[in-house]
Amino acid sequence: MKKKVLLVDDEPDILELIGYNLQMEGYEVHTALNGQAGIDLAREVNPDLIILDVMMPEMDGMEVCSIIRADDNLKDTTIAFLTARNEDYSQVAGLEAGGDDYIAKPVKPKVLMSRVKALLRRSNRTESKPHQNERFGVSIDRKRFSVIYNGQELTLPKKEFELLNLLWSEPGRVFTRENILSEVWGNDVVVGDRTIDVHIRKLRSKLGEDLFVTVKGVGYKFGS
Amino acid sequence: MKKKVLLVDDEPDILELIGYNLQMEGYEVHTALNGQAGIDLAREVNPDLIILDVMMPEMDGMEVCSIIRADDNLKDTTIAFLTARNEDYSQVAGLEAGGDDYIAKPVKPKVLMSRVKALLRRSNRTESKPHQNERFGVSIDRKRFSVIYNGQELTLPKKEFELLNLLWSEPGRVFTRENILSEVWGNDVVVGDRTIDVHIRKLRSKLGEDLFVTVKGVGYKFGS
DNA sequence: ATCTGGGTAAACACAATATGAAGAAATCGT
DNA sequence: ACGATTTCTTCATATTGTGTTTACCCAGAT
Repeated sequence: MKKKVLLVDDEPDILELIGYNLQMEGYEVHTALNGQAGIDLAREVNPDLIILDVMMPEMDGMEVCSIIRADDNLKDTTIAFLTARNEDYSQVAGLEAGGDDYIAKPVKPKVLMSRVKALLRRSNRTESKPHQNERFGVSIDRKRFSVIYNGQELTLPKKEFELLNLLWSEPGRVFTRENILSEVWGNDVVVGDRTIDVHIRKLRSKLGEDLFVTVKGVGYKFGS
Repeated sequence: MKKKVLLVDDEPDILELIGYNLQMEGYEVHTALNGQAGIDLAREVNPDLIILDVMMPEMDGMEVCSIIRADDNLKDTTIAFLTARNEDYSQVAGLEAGGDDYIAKPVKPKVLMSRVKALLRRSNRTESKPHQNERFGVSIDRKRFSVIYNGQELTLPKKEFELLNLLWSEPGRVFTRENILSEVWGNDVVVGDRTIDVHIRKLRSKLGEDLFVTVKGVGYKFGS
């Protein structure tokens, strides 16, 4: 699967330059022009790496970082700061706010790419993270691709994991089949109607029959 | 609350220019550089207005518009198209695809702002009364397909939910049986006279007998 | 008394899921 | 590159909950 990188910078030129380079390297790139949009986008796409400009109007990079770190679903995301050289106070403050790296700009594309690669490699390693976010007896660690159910860690196949992940992300919310298809399978893929049911059944047999509630004519929900 | 505007354009300069002006006017601005990102962002932030560039690589504005119009949660969002002057075919196609306005670029900020204001004023009247307010002890979250009654979240069957949703949307207004049929069942479906009663009965037994008032010879209303 | 419009419980029909099995399609190990 | 294994999808059939109808009730108006 393509690694997802989120770029947040108020300067469109930077977005374009860096974004282009990342795309050339095969990353899936998302961009936002301000902090809030960045956070929203991060929640939406759950990127593997977020590159944050420190200096932005309204909400600066530090603040964005803090919010990301406070979000259960994103707290493990790797964050790199991007800022003008010689603002060395930034370095300290940035790492303190929970950043994983600090990149001075202007930066040569080659250099940036190797930094990005290194960061992603690092995040790829199973960084030990107990990750105590339990909902209805199930906790998920997206980065490790693992599910803990009743203290047992189990590894689900990709589709099952992603389906569980989706439903689990908002317990009690009913996801329509359409929702599920577009989130788990993607908008363009066409699969039969019964496919979702089958995956639900797998999850039910592995995690408990009544954790997944059918809402006829609408979809499924996780929990209560 | 700040009005939310989503800008979708593949040209970062345009995003910046328009975005900046909108922000100065006090709008909450979100931007996306391509159609898919725009749709994702729209689903995330549920904007009041979406400004769509017609010409974009991969997915053009028309297509984005169609997808938005097909999304239950977004279908009522106001959409304005933005495109180069003299592509007059666009105007027709755009409005046909469900656009609410059409803006030729280049456009002077002043002009754009007044258009935006006008559009939002218009949308303000009709709907955009989204989330989470309680009416007579009942609140509805359409996105989650859930109803909260006395603090209890419950999931109703589809038809019951839609019926409640309709009546609840305008408490005190009497909906005729015809109203109800066309909104909940659709104009072409033919059902017997007692069908609506039965669903009202179900709702009454689940949410309280006196929340739904019968108006003999006319229809039903929700609340006082 | 009769008529009109709605209330209600129970029966019914059917589309929507559940489910087992089997056929594709990836993925893995060698 | 190959078969072995796992995962994903489709298919056929059983099952179920929802939506609808039915049948009969009641109340108020005529």
